[in-house]
This record gives sequence, structure tokens and C-alpha cells, in this order.
Amino acid sequence: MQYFLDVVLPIPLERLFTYKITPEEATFLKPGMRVAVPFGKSKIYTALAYNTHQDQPQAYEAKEIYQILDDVPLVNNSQLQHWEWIAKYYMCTFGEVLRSALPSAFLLESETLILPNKNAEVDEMGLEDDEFLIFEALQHQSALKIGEVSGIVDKKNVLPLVNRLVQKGVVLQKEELYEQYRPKLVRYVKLGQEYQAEDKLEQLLQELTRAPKQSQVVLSLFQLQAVNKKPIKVTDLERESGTSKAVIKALIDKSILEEFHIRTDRVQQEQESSSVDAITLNPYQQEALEAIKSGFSGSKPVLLHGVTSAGKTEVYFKLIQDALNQGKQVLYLLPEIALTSQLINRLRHYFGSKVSVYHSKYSIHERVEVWNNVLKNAEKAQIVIGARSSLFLPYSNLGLVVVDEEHESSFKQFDPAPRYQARDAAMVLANYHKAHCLLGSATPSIESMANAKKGKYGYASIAYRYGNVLMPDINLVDIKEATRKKRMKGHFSESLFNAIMEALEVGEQVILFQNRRGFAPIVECTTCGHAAQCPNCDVSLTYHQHRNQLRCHYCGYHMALQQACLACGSPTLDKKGLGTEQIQQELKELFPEASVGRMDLDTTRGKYAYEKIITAFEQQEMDILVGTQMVTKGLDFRNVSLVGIMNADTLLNFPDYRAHERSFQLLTQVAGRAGRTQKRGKVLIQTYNPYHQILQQVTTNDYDKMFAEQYYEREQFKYPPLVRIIKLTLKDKDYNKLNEASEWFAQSLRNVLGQQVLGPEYPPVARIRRDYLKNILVKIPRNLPAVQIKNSIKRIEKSFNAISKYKSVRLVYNVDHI
DNA sequence: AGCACGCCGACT
DNA sequence: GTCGGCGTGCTC
Repeated sequence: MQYFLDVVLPIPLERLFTYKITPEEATFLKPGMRVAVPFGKSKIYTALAYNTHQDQPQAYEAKEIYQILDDVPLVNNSQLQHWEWIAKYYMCTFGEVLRSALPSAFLLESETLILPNKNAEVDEMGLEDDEFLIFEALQHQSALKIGEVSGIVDKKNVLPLVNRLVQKGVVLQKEELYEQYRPKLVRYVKLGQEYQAEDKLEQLLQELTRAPKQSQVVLSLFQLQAVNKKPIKVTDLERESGTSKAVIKALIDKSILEEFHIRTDRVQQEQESSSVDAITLNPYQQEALEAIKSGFSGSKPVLLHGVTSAGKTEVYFKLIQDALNQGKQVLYLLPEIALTSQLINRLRHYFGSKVSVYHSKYSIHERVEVWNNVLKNAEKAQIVIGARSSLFLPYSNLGLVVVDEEHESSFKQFDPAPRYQARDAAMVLANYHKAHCLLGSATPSIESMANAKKGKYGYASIAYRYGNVLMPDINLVDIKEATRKKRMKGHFSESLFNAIMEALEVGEQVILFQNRRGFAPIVECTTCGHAAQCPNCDVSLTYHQHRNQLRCHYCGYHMALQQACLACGSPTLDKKGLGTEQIQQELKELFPEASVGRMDLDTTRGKYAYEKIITAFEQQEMDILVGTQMVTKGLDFRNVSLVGIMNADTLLNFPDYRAHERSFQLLTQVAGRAGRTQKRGKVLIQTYNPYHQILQQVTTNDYDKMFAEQYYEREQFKYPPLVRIIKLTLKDKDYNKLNEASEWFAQSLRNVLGQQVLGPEYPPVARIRRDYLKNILVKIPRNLPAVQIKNSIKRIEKSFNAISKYKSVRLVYNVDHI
């Protein structure tokens, strides 16, 4: 009897692939195990076993699998179910979900190796120059990778060359599968067998009198051993003895020391479960907790709406404790930028070693370890705190999902597929596990609040800040007026300037928010009006001062700043607009005594860059911190008394139906950084438009009014949450082809779906990386079945793909596009 | 997505 | 004349 295995490959192809397996393999294989399979001409890929069966494929001869990679499933059934839901709902393939869900170290791919053919007589004279180069290289090296061959002959495409060599019998080809994950081994040393006995020490030191460094090492080893009985790390010994690895190596070579390795987790938990004082809630928090629990008992997700600094975290902690007491796992989701060590430390403080962290700044190895711990339901992974990808971990026993900063738009993955909304996917996940789900925010998203009002979610609120701290005092500064009266110092109004001065005088810190990185967005010629454009995208280049460069924020293109205008040659270049860099520089001139830090994408690259800035600011090494969105999240700085928003209008004028909602959220969140202790914090918002309703709502902290107004507008103009939106983006290098293709697509959609189809329209940036873009929006009324409409769209896509002239046009779906 | 195959411009 | 550009088609 012949058995077959259907697998999912981590590629954007809709269908499963079928491989031949033996009866033994059929018994052994379970869904969710990884298998290595040959795919295409020569490659070996990692695939996920989906199901086994006996239906022989008719149209082709199935290949055999190459190898089974797991003893037990790496992915459990509820994950498979959940991933399938994501693929369906967000209109992408299972393979795409798989690719982003599994840590990359689990997805091995083969690499072609070139080996010398030992058995062949090689006619050296019959070889071309480049063939000879490879032949010679293989006399010294046992194998070459394709990339290395490429380097030796300095060519890009070396496959014809390799094929010629194979034909001439000079080399052999082999596909090697690399295991990317290696357990971390720590090197330890102990005294060699012969020297274990007490009395040998003296003799040993005697022997080493002529090697002072070596005897120092031996002495240090004894000292370390005396302090505790644990094994001694080579690194510790090196430090303690003040010598080098070479000295220790010499002792190992002499067999005086013996080395050994112990496998350790990269993900270290320093703190042991500590018996910390129980969390005590104030009456407001207690009330919220009761409300949440009553929502949970009705099996509803609950929205916790607590003002900034209300102490939502303590409420979460209580609920986490409850879940742990029931022996359940907890997932605590946060947007990437809010995952600070401040919070992680607090969590570890209460829950000790039960906490695991999972996010993109962790290495692939660390992610593998967290994955395995969750899979084992290990003690140290009872609580997972992480960014959106942590909802893909192999939970078996989830009791609580907390989504903090629920309103954050970064929960929606933008690129690549799956373009999922982690908050929504987390609720679905919670549902599969029959777990409780809590959404928390100081400024809930319109859709979550709408769900709460409809009774679909439970609702709890905390209206007062923790410890009776007052809400910050928020004031608007009219910079139109100030500019007219010439009362501006650079980009600072007099009021903001004075407020900064006052804060600095009493030794308090200031945060300034400017939602744009770089120095000045545009460098424009005042003679001819020309501004340098990106050659690949339809945007002006942004000037970055620290490198004196013009950069494109879409494709990364950069060039040196020109001395004269590229169009007319006159040197009258003027910097327009405002970025964080420029603010920083102006501050240095206005407040020469103050130390000014900057936090944006450019200064927070690298694993610890972000932490460093925060720590420096926390420890008051900086007086003023200038930053983009990053400064709005989850940071708790005690000494900040003033928050300034350089220009609120850039936020409000964003061309997007969510601009107002988002402005309110952002401004309220930054404002919340001010005055987290007894003294009332001060917030100054500079704007050209002080009568804007959103700014009024921010100053009066009137969420309800904001919600009512925005909800009304969404109703009027048919936007979420009243409709669902699917955005289709078509891309092509050819402008005319794209236009034609998108008209075709939009028309076909209209034929089926009628007036719910908008566009095609160019997005604000109509060309990115040499591709022209066009968007089509499909609005689905809440009362219509989304599944059917998605199927209709998929059908139209099929017909579209059958039109050969549109072959090159790429199509991207974005479901629930923000 | 990769990757091979296949057909056209710019260069040793 | 070849090298290498990317358009097109296929992957069990």
C-alpha cells in the first residue's frame, strides 16, 4: 500500500504539495511535524506535515520526502487551526503564515555544495580559466558554496560554469541541509584528573614557578572553587585571574586543566520566583478588576479603558496571577515599541522565572528556545510577553490573553503577508483556547469602544491616575499668531521656550515630540523650486544632517547633499520642513547648557540602542529628549514635568480617515508622559490651528466626545467599524499597464459587488522602488458575509491572472486595512 | 517566493 | 561573438 503526505511549504502558494512516504513514516508522521522535502530542480525545503493519506495523485508522480525533522510535532493542532483562520481571513496562503509564524531557525533550506571529484583524472589543460580557478580552489578546500564560487571567479551567475565542471567530471554537487539552531554551550574548566587530590596543589604550583601567569590561573581557580561549589566558567576564570584565554589554553594542553561544556539557555532568567508583597489595588483599580471579571464570566472579551498612569498594569498582574493559579498559560501582547525593560523587569519581579520574552530584537536562537519552552509548557514560559508574532507560539493551555495599548496601529502587520491584525487574531486565539481576553488602552480604538458600547465586549474603566496624581495640564500654543508677531525662536514659540527654561532651572526633564525623523524633509532650491527626488520612488528626499545626506524613507536610497541645485545650478538651497534632528540642533543653540538626546528610528538601531537612550534619560544624564512616536509608549519617567509637541498639524492633516483618531491617541499618550508623580505635569501643543476639535478634545481629555464625533463621521462616510475594508494594491513597473490592469480589476469587482468598490486611485506615494502603485478599496457592510465577498474577489483574481498581458502585475490584499 | 529557461542589448 | 538583464512558467 502506498502512502502519501500533504505538506505546507513556506512559500506564497495556495496549494498543498503531496509527497510519497513509507508505511512506517506514515505511522510516525503527525500533523505539525517538519519534514525536509525536495522541491523544484534541486533545492531542499522545510515543510510542515499536514496530513497523510493514500490517494495517489493523478497528474504527476509524487516525489519522496527527504527526511523527517522532528520526533514530536513542533506545531500543535490549535496552532494549525488558528493559522488557517489567519490565512483565510487575511487572504494570504498558509505558507505565508507558516513563514512568519515559525522562527526562521526552524526553516532550514539546503545549500548547494561543490566538491572535488576525487576519482576523476582531470585534464588540466582542457579547462577554461575560470574552470581552472575553481579546480585549484578545490585542491585546498574540501567544499565550496555557490556564493564562494561566485566570489572566486567574480561573476554573478556561476551555474553554467558549475554545470560545465560537473560535465567534465571535475566536481560533484551536493545539497547540504543546515541546522541553523545550535544549543549554546558554555565552556567550563576543572582541574585535571591527576591534580584533583589536595596534596597535589603544592606540587603543581612548584611545577609552574617559571610560568607566573599559569600559576595565577591555578590559584584563581582554587579561590573560585572555595567561594562556591559550582562549575567554573572559562570567562569567569579569565576575569578573576586577569590572564588570557591563551594561558588557560596552555594549561588545558598540559592536561592540568580539563575543559567541558554545559548546554545553557540563552534566555536567562536571573530572578528566581521571589516572594514579593502582594499587589494591592486602589479602589478604582479594584472596581475595574471586578468589572473585568464579570465580563469574563460572560465569556466576553473585555476592554479596559484607563487613563494614562491609571495603573492598568497592576490590574493585569492580578489577572495573570489568577490564570497562573489555575495552571494556565498567559500571553501578554504589546506593540514592539512599548516592550521596555522597565515593564519586563516589573513582570519578572512579581512572577520571577515564569516570564519569557519574545520579539523581533531577539536572535533566532533565543526565539527557538522560547518556542521550545512554550511547546513543553515549561515552567519558565508560563507567561509570554511579546510583540505581535508571539501569538504564533505553541500554546497548549492558554488561560488569559492581554492586549495592552490595544489601539496601537502597529498591531497590524503591514508587510509582508500575512497582513494580520494581532489584536484581532489574539482574540480568535483566545477563543480557540477558551481563554479570557483583555484589551487595555488609555485611548481605545474606535472599533473596540464601539464593540464595548454594543455590548459585544465587556467594559471596565479607571478614570483616575494612580496615587492621585493629577492629569497633566494641557495648553495649546497658536504658532500662526506667534509667527505673525515674530515671537518664535526657530521652531519654538515663546511659551514653549519659557516653559523649557523653567523646567530646566528646577532640574526637571523635558520631552519634545516631533513626528518626523531626519533634519528637514525637503531641500528645495529657492531659485527654481526644484527639490531632489528619489529616483526609485515618488517622494522628495529627506535631508539627514549627521551624515550630510539626502535619504529616501521608502527605499533607503541615499546620496550626498549637493552644493548647488541639480536643476538650475544655483547654490540657493533651502531646507524646508522639520525633523527631529533639526529640533535637536536648535535646542543646542537655545539651551547651550542642557544636554539633549534624540530617540527615533535612526538612533535606535541595534539591540540595545533603545535601552541605552532610555536608561540615560531615566538616570537624568539628559535634560531634554526629542523623539518621534517612540517617546509616546509605555515609558515611565519620574522627573519629566514638561512635554512639548512641536507641531500637531502634521498629525491632523494626514490623508487618512483615521488621522483624527490617531492624533487624539498620540497626543494623549505623549501628554501622559508628563508629571507621573505628585507635581502636576505640563503639556504644550504647538499648532497653527488651535480651534481644531481634536485638539480641544485632547486638552479637555474628552475621549467620549472624540469617540462620538469620530463614530458619526465613520457612519457618514462609510468607514470602519461600520464597514470592513479590503484594500487591494496593484503594482507594476509599467505605468500604462498598471492603469489598464487596475481599471480592469476594479470594473470586474464592481460587476459583482456594485457600489462598494472605490478606485482605483494612486496612493499618496504613487511609486515605490520603481513600481507604480494603485489602490482599490472594497467596503463590505457589516451585515454582509465577508467570506463570500472574499471568495468573489479571489475568483476575479483568477480571471485576472489568466490575462497574459497582466502577468507582471502583482497584487496585494490588505484585509481590515488601517 | 525561488529558480530555471529563454530571448534581447552592451561589452571583454 | 558572450554575459547577463528580466519576462514567464513551474514547483508535488
